Amino acid sequence: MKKQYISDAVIRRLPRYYRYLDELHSRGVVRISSSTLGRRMGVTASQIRQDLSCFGEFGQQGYGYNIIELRAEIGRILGVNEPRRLIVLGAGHLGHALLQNFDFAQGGFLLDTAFDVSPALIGRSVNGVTIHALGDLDAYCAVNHPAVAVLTVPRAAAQELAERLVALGVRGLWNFTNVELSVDETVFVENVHFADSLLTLSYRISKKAGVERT
Amino acid sequence: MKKQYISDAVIRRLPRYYRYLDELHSRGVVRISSSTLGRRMGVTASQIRQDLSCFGEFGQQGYGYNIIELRAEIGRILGVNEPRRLIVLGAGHLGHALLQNFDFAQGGFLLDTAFDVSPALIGRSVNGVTIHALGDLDAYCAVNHPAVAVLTVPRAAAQELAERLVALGVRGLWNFTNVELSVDETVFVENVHFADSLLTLSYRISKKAGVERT
DNA sequence: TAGATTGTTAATCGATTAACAATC
DNA sequence: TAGATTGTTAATCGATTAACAATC
Repeated sequence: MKKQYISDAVIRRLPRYYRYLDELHSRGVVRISSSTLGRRMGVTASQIRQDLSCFGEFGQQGYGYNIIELRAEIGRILGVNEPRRLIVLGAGHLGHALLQNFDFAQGGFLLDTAFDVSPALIGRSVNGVTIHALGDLDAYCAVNHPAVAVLTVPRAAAQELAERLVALGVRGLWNFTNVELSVDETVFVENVHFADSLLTLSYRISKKAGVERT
Repeated sequence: MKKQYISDAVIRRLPRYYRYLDELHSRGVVRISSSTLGRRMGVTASQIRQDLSCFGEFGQQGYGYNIIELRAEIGRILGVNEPRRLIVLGAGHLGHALLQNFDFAQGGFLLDTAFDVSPALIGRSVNGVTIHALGDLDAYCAVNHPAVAVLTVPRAAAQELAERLVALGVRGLWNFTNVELSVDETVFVENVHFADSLLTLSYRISKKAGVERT
């Protein structure tokens, strides 16, 4: 255990380790060394040991890591054991798809309420989640104090709604709108920019003059 | 213009510049200096100039950059001017949401066909895109040679379908399944791992002992 | 015990930032 | 012209990799 400051690069690798350990576990693997794990995941053993060392000592010399234990530790680091409430803003196509497909509970998030402005959606229930009128947002937050809000609203509504949510005490925004949100810096914004993602793919497949490196 | 090899970090910033320049343009701004752009976007002027210098010289000393021109250049670098065909695999909730909401044409992608296995969906049309039976995939590819395939299928189907698409000549996979695909290294995979993204947010908002740095 | 593998320190590599001559 | 700002080289910073003593 050594660092105070954990870099973004390290944090973004943790969920991948977490996912991969889960897969190994479900295949019945009990223990693994950093070198074997690294070979399978396409990273160096050094990087895995270095990453983990930011948070503690989870292995054993001569043995490696117990998969169940390590996975649990990473889960704990990521905070999946701390129940936090989450709300979804915007139950259109994308919001609806998330409500249907995405397992929020697996990340430790409690979700029972979404919000929308459309009268056609208000009052309906999707996968156990009730859609409320956006006007009920303040009252809901006053009682339930959601930690995270998912933004799947039209871009025009995003910034204003983000500010409102921050004022209501939300600590993180999972932003699916194609907008650069500017909010108080104590609030964390995680962007899922589909367009940016697809454009990087566009760049890679486009036939440039001097392409190198696969 | 200097480099041969363009780092991933640079490539991932390009769409953001592209997007921001678009916004400035729509606000009527005609020119901008790297220092002003950097201040607004929260990056250094050096980084912007360094990034752009990988691809050419787009500015003018004493003036800065013409926004329309620079945006067009970045678009060209990203390949948005090269029409490429794209197909969507899986027209469930998420696939459907993308078909409805996402503007594939803006990235230069031609989309007219999606594929699914569900008889309830086959034959239907969503936002001008016709849903075909997965059995028609080979015939379609033989004729239309899609460059990119969007994977919005259940995780169990992902790997096998990816391999099939690669064999059919697809050059890039936009992967929304929560699976680490292993395909031929000449094919580019761009992952959109919702779960990983939410877990990083989970980490940041969780109350750790010694939190620092905002 | 001997072999294996960790956690950590040191070395290397790459990416970001700073500085500045060139020039519009 | 004088002021501003680029493109690029050099300096710095941070992240990744290598090495190895500690030890299970």
